[in-house]
Amino acid sequence: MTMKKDLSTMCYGFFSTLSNPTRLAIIEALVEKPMFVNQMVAELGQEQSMISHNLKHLVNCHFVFVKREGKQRVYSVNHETVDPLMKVIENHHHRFCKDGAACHLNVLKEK
Amino acid sequence: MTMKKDLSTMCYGFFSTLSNPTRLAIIEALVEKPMFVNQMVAELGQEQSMISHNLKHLVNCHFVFVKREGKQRVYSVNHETVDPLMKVIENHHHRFCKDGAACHLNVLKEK
DNA sequence: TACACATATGATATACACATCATATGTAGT
DNA sequence: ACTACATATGATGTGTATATCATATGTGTA
Repeated sequence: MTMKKDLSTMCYGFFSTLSNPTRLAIIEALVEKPMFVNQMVAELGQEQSMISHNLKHLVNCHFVFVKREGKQRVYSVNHETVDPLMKVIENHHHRFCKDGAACHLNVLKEK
Repeated sequence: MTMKKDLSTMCYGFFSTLSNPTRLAIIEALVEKPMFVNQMVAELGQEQSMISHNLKHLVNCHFVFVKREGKQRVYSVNHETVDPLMKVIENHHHRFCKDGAACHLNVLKEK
């Protein structure tokens, strides 16, 4: 019945968490292999606190998982969600955005 | 090779466009049936200019399509992308967010 | 218990997307 | 041509997520 409103709410959190360059870069890196925070810091060339802050969002939404391992923490991606999600995007881009029309908000401003 | 960076960029536009309550509500409405702008204004109870502005983003990213019909314009959803996308989210929520832990950024602040 | 390392958390200034308001464009009917 | 209707576009102030800086927590080792 009132499930509809919940759907929007649910999706909003989902997409908000993913609409951030740093978090996307983290996911992209983790898709390859699980990593420690320091590895990501090195690989992405970003500040450690920035990585940690964004990891928190990703964990909170279950896009990535954490596991303690001595002093360090291993972060891994939720493949069950992320893999099919990326497939949808790749198909979308391939089918509808071939024209090079970048699907980016700022594109609108430049006109 | 450098495809990786493009992937992030591509995803960022994709998710940014979808991380907005109004746009999600529009998509949700259009999933049911194609609609005119006025219909959406009535159904969503939002200002006409607001609906139009957000429709532009959705069209720009090919999440919805437009077709002229006399004075009016019919907007329809891109089912090829949106349907499987929603399935991914529903599965994600069902599998990982059952605990009621809303996948929303603001949740972090409230703690 | 003291230290070094790995990571998390807190506070804050800023940039940016957003809603709102105002106006423009376009189409059909008279 | 004028009006009414349907929708798009432009400009702007504001709220909010973000990066950054600073500090705290936790873990292993000597």
